[in-house]
Amino acid sequence: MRALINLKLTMESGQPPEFLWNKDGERYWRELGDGSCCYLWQRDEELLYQGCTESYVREFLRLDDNLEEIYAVISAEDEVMTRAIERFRGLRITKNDPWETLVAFICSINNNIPRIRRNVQCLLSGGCVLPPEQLAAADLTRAKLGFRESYLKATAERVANMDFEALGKLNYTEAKQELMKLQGVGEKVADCVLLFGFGYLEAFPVDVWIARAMRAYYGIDKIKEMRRFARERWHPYEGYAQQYLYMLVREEKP
DNA sequence: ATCCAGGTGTGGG
DNA sequence: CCCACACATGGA
Repeated sequence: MRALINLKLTMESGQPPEFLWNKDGERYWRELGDGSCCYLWQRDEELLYQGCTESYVREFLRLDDNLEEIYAVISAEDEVMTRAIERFRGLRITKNDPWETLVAFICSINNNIPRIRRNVQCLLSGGCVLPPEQLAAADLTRAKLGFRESYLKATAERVANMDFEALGKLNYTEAKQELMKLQGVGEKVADCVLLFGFGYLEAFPVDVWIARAMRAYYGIDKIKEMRRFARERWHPYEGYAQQYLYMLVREEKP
């Protein structure tokens, strides 16, 4: 399959695949719910896959997003975003399972990427995150989640008793409000779940790196104003802008 | 030893 | 609304 994408950038950019997928040489892989294995790799502009359908790949990597159009919108009158796009051309936002995304980003709280991955890997069974009911009942000591364990337990309990997937039918603001009722879900985690789990491209997660970027590149230092600025400048693709900004600021460390 | 990591909950001005 | 602080864990 042919598409504008840089698979390595996409799979290793702090998105859920970084915590949920494995790498074997050039090939990325993970187990699916039915116990089968999905492989993804790229060679000479060609995107290759095995063990899963093309439509699965298209949805997971959001290949139907028109990157050129998105680039045009978010780089307009914006030198910083223009530079980020030149540097990270082909980086895409991924569409992951909402529950797995929620678990991963609760684990991400005040944590670093290598350890988030280790934490999440301890919560897997058959390659997938334990479903809410099982996670709520499981002994998580071995995962060494620290203070996040109680958040995860409470949230698993709550999600087990609600229609979690139905949040994806609400509009962005309503869905975010509902998510933030869960333990361990503040604005940042909610936005990550909405962006990477439910596919709301208007979500703009502000973590320490994005805050640093907004200060250094745009002279903004209040979090609330960062979100307002992002919406004004990059709507409806705040999520893409955020991912390119995140990669840029981590590389440049301004 | 001290600081930091894709923050949140809580308490106080 | 804003800010300070605690919160486990482990690597630098």
